[in-house]
Amino acid sequence: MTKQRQVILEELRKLTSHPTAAELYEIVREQLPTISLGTVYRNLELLSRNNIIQKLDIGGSEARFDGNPNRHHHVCCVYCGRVDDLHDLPTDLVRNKLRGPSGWKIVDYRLVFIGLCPKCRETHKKDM
Amino acid sequence: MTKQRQVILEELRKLTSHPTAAELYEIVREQLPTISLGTVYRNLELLSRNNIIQKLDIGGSEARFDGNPNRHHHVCCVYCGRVDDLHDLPTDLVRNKLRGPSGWKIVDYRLVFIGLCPKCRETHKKDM
DNA sequence: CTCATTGCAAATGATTTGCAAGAAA
DNA sequence: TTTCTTGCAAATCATTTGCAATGAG
Repeated sequence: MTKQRQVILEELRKLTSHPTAAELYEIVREQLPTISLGTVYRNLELLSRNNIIQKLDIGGSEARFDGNPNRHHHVCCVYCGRVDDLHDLPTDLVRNKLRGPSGWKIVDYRLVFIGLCPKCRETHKKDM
Repeated sequence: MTKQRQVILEELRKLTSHPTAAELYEIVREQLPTISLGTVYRNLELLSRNNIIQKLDIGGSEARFDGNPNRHHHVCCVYCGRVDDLHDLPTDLVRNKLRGPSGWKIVDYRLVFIGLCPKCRETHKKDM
């Protein structure tokens, strides 16, 4: 457990947003100015492989990271790509309907709500 | 409507799978041996921007394309990344629960089932 | 001391773009 | 002819990797 890994994890856990590797790199850099982006990537990869954090593959070309390793769903903004957590959703909403195409063995599902985050809702008011 | 665009669309529509740009390029190349990968990307982008097809951003580093522009959900294989359509799912399963975090305006949701496709289910039998 | 991890830079893989030639309207 | 589209190659963006130096246990 190096200093860099520690700070990366700490900072990620502080955030309710789900930063990209580059975003987290900028944040961590305030405490460790000489850390490299490669190190951030390597640690995020390692931490998610060990289920200490999770890597999200939601909208956009960059992966996002979630300091909360527990199963939950997300909301994603159509305009800015912001990702937030989705709470208060009955967890077994779909679970008892987990029947996929024949031949497949379904083990889970991911639910992503799509919408406008508060900020973009304001900015794009006139478009609606 | 060029020959290339026509063949790309035709071939994509023939497939029940959801190929990546590179996969579709190989298929189209059988009819148009000199087509370039760039052209395939450009046309897939253009077609999806016009809602003639859809671009899927599901698991994996490559985008996948769906010849069916209508709203529906998908199943994705944990092992090989194969993506199939998800039919027979009550469309309003989640719709009437579309309440996101406060401040957000939710307009839709995407549901992705996660599992093992028939092929990988066979291959990875011993792991389970 | 020994092995894991780092910073750096170069490599990779997917996708995009500039441009001159060619096809469509 | 005027505009759109192509093929090609180079550029870009996110992410990964090789390597010698450094840090952790």
